[in-house]
Amino acid sequence: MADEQMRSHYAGTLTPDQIGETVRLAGWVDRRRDHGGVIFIDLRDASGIVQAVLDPAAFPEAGELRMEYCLSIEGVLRRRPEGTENPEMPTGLIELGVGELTVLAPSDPLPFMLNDRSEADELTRLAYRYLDFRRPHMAETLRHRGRATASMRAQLSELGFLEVETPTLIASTPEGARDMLVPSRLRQGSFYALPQSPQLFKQLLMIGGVDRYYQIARCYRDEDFRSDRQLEFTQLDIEGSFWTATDVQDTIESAVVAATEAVRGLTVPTPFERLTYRDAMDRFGSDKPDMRFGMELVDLSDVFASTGFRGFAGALEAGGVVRGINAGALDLSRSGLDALVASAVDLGAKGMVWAVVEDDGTLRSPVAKFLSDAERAGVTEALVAKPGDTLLLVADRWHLAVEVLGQLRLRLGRPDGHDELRFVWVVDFPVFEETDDGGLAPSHHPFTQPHSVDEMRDNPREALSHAYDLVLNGSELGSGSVRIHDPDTQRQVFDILGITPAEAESRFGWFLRALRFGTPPHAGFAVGIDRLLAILVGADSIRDVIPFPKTQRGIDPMTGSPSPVTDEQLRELGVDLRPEVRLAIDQTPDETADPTPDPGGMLPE
RNA sequence: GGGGGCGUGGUGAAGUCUGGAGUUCACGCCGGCCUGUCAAGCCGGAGGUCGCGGGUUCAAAUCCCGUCGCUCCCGCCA
Repeated sequence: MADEQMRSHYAGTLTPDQIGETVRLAGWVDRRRDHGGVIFIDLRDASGIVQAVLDPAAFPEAGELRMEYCLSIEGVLRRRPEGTENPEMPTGLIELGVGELTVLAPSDPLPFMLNDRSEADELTRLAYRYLDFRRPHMAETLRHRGRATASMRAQLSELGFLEVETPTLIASTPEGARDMLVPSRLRQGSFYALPQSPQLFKQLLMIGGVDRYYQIARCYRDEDFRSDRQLEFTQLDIEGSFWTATDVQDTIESAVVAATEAVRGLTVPTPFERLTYRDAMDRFGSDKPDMRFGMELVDLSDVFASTGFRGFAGALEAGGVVRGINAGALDLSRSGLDALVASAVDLGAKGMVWAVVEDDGTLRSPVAKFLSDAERAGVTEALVAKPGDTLLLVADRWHLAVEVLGQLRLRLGRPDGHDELRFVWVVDFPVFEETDDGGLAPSHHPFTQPHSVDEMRDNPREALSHAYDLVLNGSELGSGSVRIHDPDTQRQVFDILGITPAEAESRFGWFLRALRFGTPPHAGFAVGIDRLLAILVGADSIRDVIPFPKTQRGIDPMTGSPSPVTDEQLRELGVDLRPEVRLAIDQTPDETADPTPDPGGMLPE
């Protein structure tokens, strides 16, 4: 067998044109149908499935075949007998009359069924991810991902971008997310960090004259998991010199369009819509607005400018706003409406007012009696309310009011699924955002170019930056910015952030030094490939588009990682475990790498 | 760190609210029959600490407490 050709064709590519040809296939038993005098095997390979027909008189061993046995078969391709064609199958007109059968490898009974009709528990699927990949849906997802990244590479290569690899063992710069750390053996007591992004390295490439860089880069953030967050994730990372924000956005659009074509087979229109951060917050109550539906926030501050209703008057006097949404025909009971108010309070609002438009156009609301005729009419008009509509009003500080309504808007109006794709750029983010203790933190990262250095210095809380996010269907796909290329601006940003020159030197000295050697103006972006793919293929979680993801506690149920290491390994690294940690490990029962019991008891004796 | 959902033969589900014999359905597994099926069919069979521990009760998959695992969300994620 070793020197023979193992296969001549792919099963799924066979057509009636090849009837009469002798073909050799290799693949797996997808289904077996043993009729006693004739045995049908659906043979599956990476391309698809074709039916093979075996005569048990010629192949006594055929009765032993079970699902997922790996086979090589040879035979003559023939038309199926009249009346036995299967129109559901791409190869349903033909079948292979088997003349030679070799079992390349038998298979144990399966821990779960590999069809797409029912889905096994995700933990089991992850413990046997290689079997999961044999399911048509997962196989298709892997192909989608491969095609998407290939198309993005092709597009950027076409545009003259150079793929450059940046290191994954770098210095820890404790900013933002928690770093994943790797102890150094050669320099005991020191640690590498895994990159949260290639940010500073790609900027160094610009300083180095690379001009146009991209990389499909693995990034690491040691924070808690979500359905759209893993410890390690993949970004399409780009950077260009002598670039404006628009140049970056055009390039990212072309790459994202290429990926969408590769996966969905459709071309989304460009340029993508653009919203300023301020407009996004004002109209949708979110910096990642879902543009697939309306229910926009409406400013009602003018309507209530001289209101006698204390709840609103107080908020307005304190410099706040009144905002509302028309949630449409919710048809909620009194307790359902009260539950909405409770969820608004959970989101941080001091309260919320609901009003239902009656058939005669009047408002039914707990506060209706406090409102003037003009106010009631003004609300109805501003929210374009018609009978049956439920209106929700929040009066509070601007940020809180719009965010609370933005959350309720999503809860009440967000479509299921992702058939429609609505990309939007959110631009002109503030340079800084307020922290809980009233200080300032970078809104994106501290290397983002402000619109105006003077404005930033004079009014840091209001100053805008050349930072922008790409949003798809309400999910943040990535962010980017024009970078600071001049050391003085960089110094002033650090100054406003309260980072002393000494601190800046110790954390980023190597980078600040580089900025002093004729740094070109440059800009860039990073797209989260996992999130993009999840939406494009309609997955609920990025785990479905990551080949080998981890569970919410950071475990790989197949390999058992992370796992304790030997004392010898720790000694070499100069690392010791804290006594209580060592005690906890010693008391933990030895978990095997495979948490799923072998399907024993069903195996033949 | 906080809140919610789930955990039942190898797999998927029902049973849990309203306690009464490990009951049911489908797939898979084992044995048998069967020459045109394609989720093949028919007959027979095996397979269980109802995640784990404790409590209430004459009696617990079911109610209560705790715990572990998976998951969703908040915090966190420059």
